[in-house]
Amino acid sequence: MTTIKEVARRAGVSVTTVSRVLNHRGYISSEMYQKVGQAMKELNYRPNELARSLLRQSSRLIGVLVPIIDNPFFGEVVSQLIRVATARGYKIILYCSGSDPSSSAQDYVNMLEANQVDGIILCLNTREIDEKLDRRLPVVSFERYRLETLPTVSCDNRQGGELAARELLRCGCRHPVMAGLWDDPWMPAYERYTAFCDVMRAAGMPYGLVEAGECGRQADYARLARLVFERYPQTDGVFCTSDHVATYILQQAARTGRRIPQDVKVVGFNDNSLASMLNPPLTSVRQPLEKMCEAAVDLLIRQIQGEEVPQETVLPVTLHRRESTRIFPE
Amino acid sequence: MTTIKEVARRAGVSVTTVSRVLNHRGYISSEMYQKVGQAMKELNYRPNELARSLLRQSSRLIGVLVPIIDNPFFGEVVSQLIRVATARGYKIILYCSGSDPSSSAQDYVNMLEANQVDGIILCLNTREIDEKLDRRLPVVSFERYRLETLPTVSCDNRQGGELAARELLRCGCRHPVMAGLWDDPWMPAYERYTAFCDVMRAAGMPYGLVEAGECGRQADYARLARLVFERYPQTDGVFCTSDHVATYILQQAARTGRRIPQDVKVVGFNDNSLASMLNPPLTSVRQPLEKMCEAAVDLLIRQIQGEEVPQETVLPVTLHRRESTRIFPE
DNA sequence: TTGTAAGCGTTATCAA
DNA sequence: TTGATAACGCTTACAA
Repeated sequence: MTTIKEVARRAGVSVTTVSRVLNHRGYISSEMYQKVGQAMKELNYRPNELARSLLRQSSRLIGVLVPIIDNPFFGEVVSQLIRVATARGYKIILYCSGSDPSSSAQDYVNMLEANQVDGIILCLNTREIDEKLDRRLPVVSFERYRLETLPTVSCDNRQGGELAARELLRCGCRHPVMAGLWDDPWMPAYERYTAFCDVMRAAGMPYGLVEAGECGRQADYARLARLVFERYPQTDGVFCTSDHVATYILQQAARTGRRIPQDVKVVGFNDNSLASMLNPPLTSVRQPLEKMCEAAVDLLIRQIQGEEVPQETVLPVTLHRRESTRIFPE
Repeated sequence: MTTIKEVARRAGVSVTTVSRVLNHRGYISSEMYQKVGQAMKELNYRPNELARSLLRQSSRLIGVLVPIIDNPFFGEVVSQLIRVATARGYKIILYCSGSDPSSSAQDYVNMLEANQVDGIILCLNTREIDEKLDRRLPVVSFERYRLETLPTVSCDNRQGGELAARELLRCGCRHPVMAGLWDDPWMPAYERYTAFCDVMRAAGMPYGLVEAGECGRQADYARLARLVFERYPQTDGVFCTSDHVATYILQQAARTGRRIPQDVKVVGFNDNSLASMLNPPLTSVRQPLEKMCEAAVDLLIRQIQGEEVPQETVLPVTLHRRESTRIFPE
């Protein structure tokens, strides 16, 4: 690695001058500028960010903690976070708790702090981590709920639940069922659930519920899907807490000879790349992931710069209609 | 942030002693060990990895370059790379070229080198980057082909193409078609393509080909899928270069009233989480991603440690049969 | 067995 | 307008 010293020697100047050229700071004659620039180019010099970070007491590094990543939802989240962070001059160091079951939440925080991250974006469902956090470090909680102590970015899950419920009503469903995982009130899905129930109740429409928690701790969605149609054989509309859950519902419907959308309408949640790939393409509530990630990074950077930031940032969702809720003229 | 000095002051010893305790190096009395350990705990001390890296001239950081990540394939690749790297004491810094179209391949390499990564894992399809690499930095190329200069890890794409072709023959297909993207001989899909053709030719079976390159540079898979059934209306078996392409084939089949697997068999490639989620579940050639990622990290670390490593590492694939190639008794 | 001091590659302060 | 020098937090010869 070429260092600033070698550049200085080559250009016949002091390291200070090189540093000035590098950072466009202070007074510099254009002659120096030339000479130093030349030397930097010849040696293919790139300043050592480690050394800079050490001095600056800031690494421009954001730690991102996700449970898994080989999943369209978190995949897109990470993708967007990288995009926004990069654009703002920050790098992302990524940890994936699911990749490494031996480590505790505490271990991750330790690793991130040891690596001098300037802040952390938490996409983790665990609450255990919250107490462990060294609160001198800025943190943003992403699409998790009501962490009294942490600034949170989420989509409007209540609105999403309402949109989904109304979509099933609009399709004329008489036996709507909600299926998925919402056993923890701290999960965003919990709001989708309460909103769904509220809309159905207000409409005087009886509804069914199948919660994945009933299917063993390791949410067994295949079992969940079977349960939906066993328990509610006459159901004609299913709202799934995620597009992922919807894939199982679509498969189980096919297996039990139900046609979608003729016999059963299905609405998902997330509207990531998966939704339009399914067969039939899935109507889904779209989370504004780009905007959510922009907000998360922005909130974090503002904290890093010492600003106060709002406790809750909630962004609106929209319904994207596809084949799975097409109404058939009868 | 607590520094080593504060720990030293608190314990009433020199920083050297603290450093020794920290690294379990050199001679140390158990009394010191006690005292220092105590102080570290009280101050919740964690050594600054930035400073360590600077001194050690090695950051224990691996740069990973992927085109996109919100996609089951690269999502799983990144997930596995993180798992393996973490287990071996390395961190991952992730760049995603698709997140940031304004940057060139050169920019990424610059950023990674500036951040003092110890090595780079390239999952990028671009070849342009190869010449730009500072070849003092260890690099591994992941599932890309024949980079004469770079150690490469890939799955046995030729074997995969053969397995897929034979599966269609086994199902009794008389009008097999291969569909997808393989216009660049440097892409792994190109080997799948030549292998497919070889098997079909050897079996004396005429076959069709639809290449996504024909559908505009921005591979329009929806258009590709339409083309498959327009050009080969009587096709009864399609091999797709990826599971992603297969999703479009499945949708288009449904739209044109073809039943799968009764009328048309479909075989994909990758066998990531998507394959089993589709409707119907997709028969696919499974890439051993865990093993490939282990090999990639291992090869990189061995290079970092100054070892010579083999030029090519090729891992075997397997066929996973699912509903999309079920044979119906007729 | 412990401590002093130099140095990793930068930037900031101050003097020239 | 430029250059010495100290400092960031850590490890490691070398000295004590």
